[in-house]
Amino acid sequence: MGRGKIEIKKIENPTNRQVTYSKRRAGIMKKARELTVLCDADVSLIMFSSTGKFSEYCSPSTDAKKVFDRYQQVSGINLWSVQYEKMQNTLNHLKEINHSLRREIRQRMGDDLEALDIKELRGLEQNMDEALKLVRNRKYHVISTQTDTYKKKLKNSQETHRNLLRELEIIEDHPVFGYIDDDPSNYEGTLALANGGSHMYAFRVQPSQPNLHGMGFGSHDLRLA
Amino acid sequence: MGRGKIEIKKIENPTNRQVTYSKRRAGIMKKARELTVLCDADVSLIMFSSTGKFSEYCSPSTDAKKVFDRYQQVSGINLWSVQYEKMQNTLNHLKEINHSLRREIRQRMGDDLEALDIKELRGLEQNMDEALKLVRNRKYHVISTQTDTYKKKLKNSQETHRNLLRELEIIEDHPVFGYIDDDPSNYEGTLALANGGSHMYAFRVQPSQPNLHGMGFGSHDLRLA
DNA sequence: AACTATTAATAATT
DNA sequence: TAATTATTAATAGTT
Repeated sequence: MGRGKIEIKKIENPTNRQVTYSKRRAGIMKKARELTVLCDADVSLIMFSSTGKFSEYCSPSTDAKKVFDRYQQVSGINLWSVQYEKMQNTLNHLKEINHSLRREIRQRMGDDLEALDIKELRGLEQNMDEALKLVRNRKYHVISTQTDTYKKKLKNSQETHRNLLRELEIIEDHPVFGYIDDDPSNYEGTLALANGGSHMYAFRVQPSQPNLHGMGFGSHDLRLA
Repeated sequence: MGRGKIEIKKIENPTNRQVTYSKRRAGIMKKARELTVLCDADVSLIMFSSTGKFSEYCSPSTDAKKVFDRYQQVSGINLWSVQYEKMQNTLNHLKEINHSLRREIRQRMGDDLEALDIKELRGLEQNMDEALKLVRNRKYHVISTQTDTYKKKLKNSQETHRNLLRELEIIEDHPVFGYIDDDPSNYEGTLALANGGSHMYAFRVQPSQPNLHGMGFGSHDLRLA
């Protein structure tokens, strides 16, 4: 359809090629538009020229994304399957790990023990026993550190107080206060509070309950995410 | 281009519409192919007829996915960012949960206790103490159940044995075996094994070690996934 | 970018 | 449903 028939093969002259591209692009777009209107079809036409110039036609009733989604469904070609499947696998893997981590925590809380055989129970018991010792040691360490700090602060404050008194004596030439608490025996008091004060926390275990389900020391929801 | 000019508007007669769709679809596909070859262009043409029938043309040098990827880059329209970001968020969320679950387990193994304050330490200690009791109870329960089962089996076997002996007596008219172990005192033996035999498991805690790091009763790698 | 001779596409018909 | 054909539409080469 022109002044002469042409062979369908690449136009080597770049200028000619570009001109033909422009003309035929307009033509095919018109065809696409007509097809859409005449036949009530959904059409997506995407073109890149040899120079990389991008052109697009899409039926007004839809958009490129919708066409692509539909394309995936119909063609069975999953356009982003590689990425998607990778993520899906990672996700499922994480969920599984999560699941067994939660199970381990539940078991370490005395729940879900039915699934364990005698070997595993013995292992768990011993591990928890040793761990409990470590936690106790750490607690005592923290308490004694706190106590030391407190004692130092107290000493400091007493020093300051004494100095103030001395200043007063110098200025007013007579003492005002006679009593100073110099007894550093606060370790026992703090310790008693540490052992006896646990009724104030939400994770307190009620002795009447058969297990610790849902009463973790931490705040994780132990259902599967 | 036909026996008469037609107006570009929807063809109401479904048969006619379908016929026209088929003809024009072939035409536009030919155009697309020609554009590809003549002008060295990349073309993607996707069509859905009004009845939902799917047709596609794509330049042989590329494929639909590549065209769509390029389309995204050029058009700035992000086709799957929504789903992708959602998954990414879910993934990160799961990773976080995982991380804190692992931390909790480490703490329940006596490790990573530095981050806990005195309140939390007290809570953890109490919780572990109660949980340990539950694990012990469960262990004793399993052991006694096993012992009961064993006793029953033994009794059964003795019964069978006695019957066999009686049969022998009847057949040969003289006794062969005189000794039968009738002492069902195996509970203690099993228990001793349960408490003393833990050196045979990999998770055995060495007293010389300062903590239980990496020696979980379970087999989870506690590094972040 | 506009023109036009010519080919290609296709609407109506068979 | 598929082939034919009269007619219009597209466009290659030209200006």
